[in-house]
Amino acid sequence: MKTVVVGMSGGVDSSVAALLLKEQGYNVIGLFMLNWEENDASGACTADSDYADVRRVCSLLDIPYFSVNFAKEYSERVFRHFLDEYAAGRTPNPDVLCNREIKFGPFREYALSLGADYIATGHYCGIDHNADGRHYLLKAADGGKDQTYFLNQVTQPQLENVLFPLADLPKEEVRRIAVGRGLATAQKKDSTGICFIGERNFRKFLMEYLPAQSGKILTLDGEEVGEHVGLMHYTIGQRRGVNIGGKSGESGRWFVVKKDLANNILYVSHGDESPLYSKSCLVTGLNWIGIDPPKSPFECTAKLRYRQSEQRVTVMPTEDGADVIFADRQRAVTEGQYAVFYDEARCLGGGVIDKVIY
RNA sequence: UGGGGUGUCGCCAAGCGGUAAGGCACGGGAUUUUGAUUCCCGCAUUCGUAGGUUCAAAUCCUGCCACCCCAG
Repeated sequence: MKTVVVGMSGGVDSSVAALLLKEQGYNVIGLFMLNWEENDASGACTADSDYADVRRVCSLLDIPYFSVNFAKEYSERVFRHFLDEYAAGRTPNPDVLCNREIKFGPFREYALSLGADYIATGHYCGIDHNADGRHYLLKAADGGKDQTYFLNQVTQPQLENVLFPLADLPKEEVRRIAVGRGLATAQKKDSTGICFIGERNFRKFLMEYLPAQSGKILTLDGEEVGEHVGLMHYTIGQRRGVNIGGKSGESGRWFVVKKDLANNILYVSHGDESPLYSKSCLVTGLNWIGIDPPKSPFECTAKLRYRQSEQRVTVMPTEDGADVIFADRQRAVTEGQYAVFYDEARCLGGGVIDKVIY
């Protein structure tokens, strides 16, 4: 009997993943991972209730479970970079790094050290361990939940021995299974927010780690229209939170269109969103999944932000990355986010958006 | 100080005698394993202020106050 270690977060998805593997005849072990240590007002660790759910589910499934602490690794390999990016005025995506640096890194190694033949997660995506020796990352059947965007940085060695039990299941089906089997996590609300840090007042959270410097908000014409609370608190394309009211004679909304770190100025546009549209971007830190690094230009589809529909692009490899030319101008492409490439059902990998060309 | 104009929600802004539109902002929610975007809901018993006319006023009249513009 093959042994598989399932990364369990205490949510429905990983619970059902464990359940399915158990039904498929694997020797299943649940592994809960603590990546962020913080106590709430009453002194209780905020991850305790999640681990409690993991225990309930594992008990019901009659499988052993363990807990590991990767808080130190998370802090050094994900969170630090996250803060550096904000300090640089960019908009990082820590969850992409969390997968490469933690879940498919130390976590995977630890799981295998337990004697596992496979490791599995509750990600909505699929994998094809092809006879050609390559591991192809596939989009989830449930397009609305597909999470390959967050896995664009995982490497071939990291994908070895990996199973994604939820590949073909719509979210509703996962819920249905959980309810049908009486899993404690069946009705649990989907988690959102930065994984392992969770939902919280983002501004206050960031301010605990980075100094904020307020400054002027200007229009592209140079008119002063307000004051910002620190450039790190804004992202390109953002509307809410800018705190600027009506403008004489016009009824549009204000959008963040540019950040000038050197002068600590936030630029906004009223009504007109055209300044947000760009024609290409430079991507670095490329990781290719299941294909050799391209040497010549090719066309494919790409997501420039999670939950965006795929867009047609041309990828032109360069010395240290690629120029990605958009077939149609794209709105609010943001430095620090990832450009993730697709070829039909396959996710080809991706890289960090380093510079946007308007 | 003369002459003119304006004062309606934090910001724009309708209304012009019949019992306070709308937009933005803001708050809440839905969606979402990245602060967004998008969507839904909420948001002035009150119209600078004090009186008066009227069945009825933010809308008419009068005093006062504030601000703006032109004169000087």
